[in-house]
Amino acid sequence: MTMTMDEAIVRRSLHDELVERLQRLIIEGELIPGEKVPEKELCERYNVSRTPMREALKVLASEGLVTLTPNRGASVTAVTVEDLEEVFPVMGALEALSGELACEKITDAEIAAIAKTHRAMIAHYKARRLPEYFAANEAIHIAILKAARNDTLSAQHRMLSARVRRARYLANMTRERWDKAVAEHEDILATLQARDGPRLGIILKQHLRNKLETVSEWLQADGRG
Amino acid sequence: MTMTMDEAIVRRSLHDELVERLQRLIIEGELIPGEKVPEKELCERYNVSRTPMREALKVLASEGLVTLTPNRGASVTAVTVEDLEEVFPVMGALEALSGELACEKITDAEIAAIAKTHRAMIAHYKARRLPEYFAANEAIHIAILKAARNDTLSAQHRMLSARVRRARYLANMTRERWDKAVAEHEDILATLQARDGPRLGIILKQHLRNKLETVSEWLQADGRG
DNA sequence: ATATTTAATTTTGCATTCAAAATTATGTCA
DNA sequence: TGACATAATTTTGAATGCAAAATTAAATAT
Repeated sequence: MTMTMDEAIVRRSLHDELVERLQRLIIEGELIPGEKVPEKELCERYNVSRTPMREALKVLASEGLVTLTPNRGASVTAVTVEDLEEVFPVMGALEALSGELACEKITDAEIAAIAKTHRAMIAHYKARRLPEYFAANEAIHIAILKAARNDTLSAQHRMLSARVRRARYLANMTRERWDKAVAEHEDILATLQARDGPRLGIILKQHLRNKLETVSEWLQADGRG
Repeated sequence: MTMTMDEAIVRRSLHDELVERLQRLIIEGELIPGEKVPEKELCERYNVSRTPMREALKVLASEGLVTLTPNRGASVTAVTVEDLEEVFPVMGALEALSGELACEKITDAEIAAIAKTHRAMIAHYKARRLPEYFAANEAIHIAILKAARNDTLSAQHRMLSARVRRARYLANMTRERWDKAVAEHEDILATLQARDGPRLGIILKQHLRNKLETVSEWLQADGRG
């Protein structure tokens, strides 16, 4: 009786699986911004026909990750500085909202979990482990989003986040910026613990604005990765 | 023969055209929330094969307008009070942002155009022409969004808006609520003319909160339309 | 050689087909 | 009659097929 055997079997459609895989390919940079998506190649690689692949591309297009040109197929949307300047204010508004809502609804246990991740992040920062730092960083923002208890908000944020994640990941921070980001995160945690929603909203927005500057500077300098 | 929007499709990519048509069918209530989307029937009606129709449904699903259940096809996502309470805060944040950005960037000509639409709206209000009032109302909000010069913001807003537009349209306001909405719009226009971004943001957010209450009350009373 | 056509090839968009799953209809028996 | 099983039908997901458009290669003329 106490068997965990009766959970619904998770059946995923191919296109759904493909949406996720293609997203990863784009974020991880295997599919290069500006380049066209090699439909046939990907079909062979994942051993699927063109039908689900094309369905997936349509979805990615509606999310802005890919650009469809009539009779010319799909290409990976290139992230320009202008794009970032469009996306970040919107993400900022969403993050601010997530902060406000989270403060209203977050449990002590969730705050404790975030605090733990925060400490891990600080350790990575001190040891200059950038990838691990990034992972912890992202985990914190996702945890706050989750605490806001609003799937619509999470979904919108995830969509925008996907569009800029690669740029954000590639842009390496200067020492000062990194210090500043960490300081802001201390502030975020403290404000979350105080459950000061309005203030958390403002801080998160400012925090994101700083990220934008980092990425923006990098994009203007090195350009594409 | 009644010549409506049922004519065979003329140009551009089929799936793209279909996305738009299906959206309208959902908003206008021909496709009923909770009911499943009659794929075959729609294919015959628009004279297309299932391939582009299914592509369109995938896109609508990613926008939350329809729900895909594995091996069971698509159904129109039903808007519940809980959904509204999720969607409105997000829309509120986006509208607030649109107000802030619009005040920074709007031209005098655009303000004049909005003022004109506003006056027309007031006339419809006084004459109790609800549909015309709604159209003018929506035009104003779209104009503000446009003045914000942020396509990402517009796109996100449009997506969420589509999800609740039908409910918003059907929910008929009480006299008091309508009076209040109009008063708020006077305020919106004045603040826009003064180009007070932060204040406009706050007003727009509050304005939307009132709309939510209207729709929410209606949903709880009459329920589905 | 270098443009400019023209032909061959690939890619794209969509229709069609097919197998598996779900739904409905039919039949069986208590 | 009605609960259950089984067969027929429809619907769904995905592969394949095919014509039009786009791209590349080859051929011709300058």
